Amino acid sequence: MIVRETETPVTVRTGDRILAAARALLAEGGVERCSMRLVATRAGVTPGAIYRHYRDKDALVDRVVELSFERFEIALLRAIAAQPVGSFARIAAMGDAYIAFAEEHEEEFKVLFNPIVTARKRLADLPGHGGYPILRQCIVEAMDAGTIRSTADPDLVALFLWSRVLGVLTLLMTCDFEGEIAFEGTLDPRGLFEATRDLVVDGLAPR
Amino acid sequence: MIVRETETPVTVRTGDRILAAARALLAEGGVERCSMRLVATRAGVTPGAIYRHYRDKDALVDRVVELSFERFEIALLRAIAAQPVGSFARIAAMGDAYIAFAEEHEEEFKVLFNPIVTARKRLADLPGHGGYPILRQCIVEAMDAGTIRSTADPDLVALFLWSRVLGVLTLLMTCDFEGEIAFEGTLDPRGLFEATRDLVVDGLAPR
DNA sequence: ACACATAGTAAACACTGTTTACAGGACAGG
DNA sequence: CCTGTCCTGTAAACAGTGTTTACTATGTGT
Repeated sequence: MIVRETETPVTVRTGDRILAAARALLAEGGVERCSMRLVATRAGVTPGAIYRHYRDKDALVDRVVELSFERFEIALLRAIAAQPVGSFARIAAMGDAYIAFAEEHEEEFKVLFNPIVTARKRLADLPGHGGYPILRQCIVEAMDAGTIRSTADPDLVALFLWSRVLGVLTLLMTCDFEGEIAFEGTLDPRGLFEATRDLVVDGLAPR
Repeated sequence: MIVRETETPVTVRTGDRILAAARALLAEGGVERCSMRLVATRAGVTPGAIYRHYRDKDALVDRVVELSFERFEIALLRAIAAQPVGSFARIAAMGDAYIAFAEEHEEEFKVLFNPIVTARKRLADLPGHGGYPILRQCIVEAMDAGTIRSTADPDLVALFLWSRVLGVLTLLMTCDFEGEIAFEGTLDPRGLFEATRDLVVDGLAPR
């Protein structure tokens, strides 16, 4: 059994070129325009060569998504860094960063949280656990500071907030409320997210 | 110009047979197993015949989705009928019905709110406007009854609640929190939805 | 220099949605 | 009756997809 110690640089480059091509094509025209032949052509290679570096298309797309999550975690950390620990602004900043990320990398985001295209992924397998620990910690800090009520389970609050952002994005990506709603202001994810923030803080019940 | 008055019954039947086949295949194996050739075979017809009744695959799937929405509206009306007007239970029942519908018709639901597979659809074009008017009316009634605070825009509350249910479903369909969260009880959409209901009612702020 | 594992290629395979040319039947009018 | 038109369904092809196979260089280790 012979084991090669030195990886030839040209190989590393092609593997990365394929990944870069896939990332670019995905961002440009979505997953439907991201065919193996197009990826191969852009990477300056034939389709078959891709399979020397990735098991199949799913594995390639998964790798692209993984890279997105890494950059997402960085964006998340940047967003909360500017806000004081324990403040609600810190939690709100995470939501804003989430929406900003989804809008900047729209096609990748569509793939990320798509029950058809992507298989159900374990959060623990994602880089940075999908940013969940950061969110959870901010919530615990806010509870300790008395910013939000500490009677609830922090995990429940985290899932509640996460599902809320995801829901706003999914709803507005799939449904057009034109002519259905008389809502002043633009009905984009950020607008709806900010406009409903008070409801989250104060609740639906009359005070 | 000759105009045919009587539609031959066999034609009507094939059109419906195609639709029924598509509906069944979609429910069984999702959109990826719902190929035109399979639909044709199950309907006892050749693939080309489908195009006499539907412009393309999107039109066929859209019709299936439309049928789903019709049954969804019925389920929605049934759910609220048992609850008193103006009560919060009436609003909660809608959320439960939403989740029940998503779980019973999982594959159809995945297609319905999928930004990649389905094109962005105008709510006004859907049968029953996607059930939105019903939700909105329940919220207005609850505001009048003093069940929920009436300082907010009912449309905002409606979108808030809708996005919340959709978010819970999307999040749990795409992410597996196994080993990440120490949450007693099963982490399914219904469980998470009910467990976080108090947060929606009372808000995150300490009382 | 020989052996061998690897990287990439060209071509095929099995599938997809869709279009085309064509055949059979049903109905209207002469 | 026959003729002509319209409609419905068929068979076959077209262009595209992801993937596999057989093969050829290439470069490395012994």
